[in-house]
Amino acid sequence: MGSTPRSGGSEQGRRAPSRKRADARRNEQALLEAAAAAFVESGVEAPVREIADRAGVGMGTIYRHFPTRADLVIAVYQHQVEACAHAGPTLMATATSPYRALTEWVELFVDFLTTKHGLAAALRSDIARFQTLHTYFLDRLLPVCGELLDSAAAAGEIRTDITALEFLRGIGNLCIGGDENYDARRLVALLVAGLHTAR
Amino acid sequence: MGSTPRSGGSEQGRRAPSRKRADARRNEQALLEAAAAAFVESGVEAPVREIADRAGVGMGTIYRHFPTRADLVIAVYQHQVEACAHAGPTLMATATSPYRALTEWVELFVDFLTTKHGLAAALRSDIARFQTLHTYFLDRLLPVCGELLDSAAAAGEIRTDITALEFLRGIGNLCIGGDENYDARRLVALLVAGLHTAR
Amino acid sequence: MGSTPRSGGSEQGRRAPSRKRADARRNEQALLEAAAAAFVESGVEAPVREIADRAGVGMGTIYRHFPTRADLVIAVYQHQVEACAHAGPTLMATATSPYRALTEWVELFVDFLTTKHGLAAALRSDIARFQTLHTYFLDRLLPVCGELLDSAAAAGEIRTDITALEFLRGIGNLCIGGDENYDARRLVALLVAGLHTAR
Amino acid sequence: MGSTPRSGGSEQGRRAPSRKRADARRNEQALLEAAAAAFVESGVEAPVREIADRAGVGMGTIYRHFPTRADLVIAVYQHQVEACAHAGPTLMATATSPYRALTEWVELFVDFLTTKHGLAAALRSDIARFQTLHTYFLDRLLPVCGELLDSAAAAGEIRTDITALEFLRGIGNLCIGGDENYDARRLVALLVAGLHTAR
DNA sequence: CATGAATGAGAATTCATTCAT
DNA sequence: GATGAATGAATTCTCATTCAT
Repeated sequence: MGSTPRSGGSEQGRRAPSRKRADARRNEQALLEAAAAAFVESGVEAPVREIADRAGVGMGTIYRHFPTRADLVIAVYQHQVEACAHAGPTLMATATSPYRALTEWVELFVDFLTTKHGLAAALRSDIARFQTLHTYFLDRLLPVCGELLDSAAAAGEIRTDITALEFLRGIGNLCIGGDENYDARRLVALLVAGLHTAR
Repeated sequence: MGSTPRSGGSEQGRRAPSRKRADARRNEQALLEAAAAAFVESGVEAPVREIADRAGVGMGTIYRHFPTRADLVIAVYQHQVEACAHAGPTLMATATSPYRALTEWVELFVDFLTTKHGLAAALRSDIARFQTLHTYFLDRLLPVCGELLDSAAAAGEIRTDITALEFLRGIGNLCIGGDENYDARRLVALLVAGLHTAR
Repeated sequence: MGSTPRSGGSEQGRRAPSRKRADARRNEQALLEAAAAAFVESGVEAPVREIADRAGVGMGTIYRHFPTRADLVIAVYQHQVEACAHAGPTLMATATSPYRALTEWVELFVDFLTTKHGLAAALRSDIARFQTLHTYFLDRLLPVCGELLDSAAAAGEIRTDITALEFLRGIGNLCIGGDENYDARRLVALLVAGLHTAR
Repeated sequence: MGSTPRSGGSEQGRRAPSRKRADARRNEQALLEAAAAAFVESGVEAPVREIADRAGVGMGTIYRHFPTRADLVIAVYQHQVEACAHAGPTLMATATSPYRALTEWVELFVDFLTTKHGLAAALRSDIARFQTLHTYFLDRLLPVCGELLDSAAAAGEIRTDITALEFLRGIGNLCIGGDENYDARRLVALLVAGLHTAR
């Protein structure tokens, strides 16, 4: 979270090519956070003005940085997807078993989705509008999830009749909604348990 | 239920109490079909005009038959929910085991949801507008599902740490979306498998 | 009220030119009463369906009897205006003074208006739609009111600088609205008092 | 009031805090004038689009400036109500008698109402929607009118059996409508004359 | 570059009026 | 003649998007 993989904090130090660039980046960051919050509360179709107000900028600024809504949505989730993607290899290296690594990664993913679940709505949107988001999402997470599944499968710990894509989408769907009567974690745990091979 | 005012199916035989009713009934049927289709494509918030156009009627006709959107949504799903509710006891009586009955009922339910999955969207809508639908839905299916779960639990075939409500909602969520890369049946099967007690 | 000046109840007895005529007249009467009531509650623009429902007839029946709304409005008030018109000469003949006759007639008129005050709204409506009503209204009441004013003026009891038309409209306006904080009678009384010549 | 955020009238002199405000203010003014005109012709329920068209702006602009219809109605009449309220004390100080002050204030009030008489319609509207308007109106004028009446009453010049509220409403009603055959001024004068105690 | 005022298309809802039965 | 189902125009309100400042 907040990990910007490529630059290590030297931004303040350099003579920006243009002073404006720093402001713009600050605005962009504020917008991403505002949009993330708005998406949680109102879904990915949250009114532009609401996002602008949360970010403390004008609506025009949103359009400058993110010409289409898809651009904004992608930017918002890219960040979190990135964090999730990075967690995969780490868990595979540290967990006591492939299945355990899978379980823990899924928990991370669910934690992410349940707090930012506008994502689920965005992902299942069949509109071309969100195709880019969908694509990016899968580009980053599918390989990670695939490796976790493959490892566990190779260890004979899980069934092999499900694809990583289907698995991810199932988890995503289970994370939609949620209140005192619905705990996505519990249901996803059931799903993962169902994957476990009987001994 | 509610639309056959006075008699039990002998309508074709008698001199219709009012000829007009025939037209109205035809329209109502057309509306239900149009709405079902619209819900699948656009969700339960599909524009009134779209539904009216699909049904080939004016918008006012929708309001005459279904004063609120909840009325329409309920009417659309009522038949299928009813069928599902009736299937529970039947399966419990005929299946080879409680767990098997549960499995088969869930399959029926999933078949229903995957074709009319706008339902899922409606059910997770937190808007007061759909409270009635939600209530009806639970009134009919929760007891049935609860009994199936109880029977299987009593037979020691499934875990007992999940409520019927949560289970139903989980299934509902898994049924959202679906294409060549996503088979809700497979995922729900996984969920049910996860419920199965290890031997 | 209810006075049908020209026929004295012999309707039941005669072989109606057509049986339907009796039904139709009954419907018309029901409609007039229903409309009067509806106008009181919702004004002269009360929904057609409301009036039809109150009268226990279909909407089409209204249109048959009163092709335009103006026709209905006129018919409704004609009745009461008639009663008011008749009261003028009577009061002039029986009251103890012309001014007293005027006062009492105004009280009758106000009683009428305050209960059926949709009339005021109709009368001040500048639309051509209600021109006919306006005309009829004045045709019947203006002469009566004029005579009452003339008599009182001739007796030197009132000022002469106001026309009957203006006076009537003033009364009509004062009768618009009315609740615990507004008693049209009291205000009209003030108006009439203002008309009284100081001795 | 409320639209001059920070300073007391020195705006012309300073570098405008925001140039945009000028346009907005111009639009607001245009809207007030358009609404006033529309109210006179069609009453305070004049269609939003009509007002927008008259003002030469989009409908959204109305909602930006005046979120509810009550806001618009109040804004339209506020200025005139304010002027009327201020006139009360002035007249009491300068008129030759309390009754004379009352008479002159009423004339002012009537002048106002007869030009903007949509107000009367608004005030007698029992809809909750106009509660705010009603409240504002009474907050400003009732005390003024009350003092005028009290002074005249204290001087023994008028009757005491009428409340300021009833009196105001009566005047308001008399100001509804008006053409060559109806002069509200004359009728209100009659009302005020009726209030005068006989000597 | 940023702002936020303005625009106007889109959706819901109500009701007068028509017309098939 | 009577009925009431159906129609669709009228109206309100919301927001994405543009653009003047």
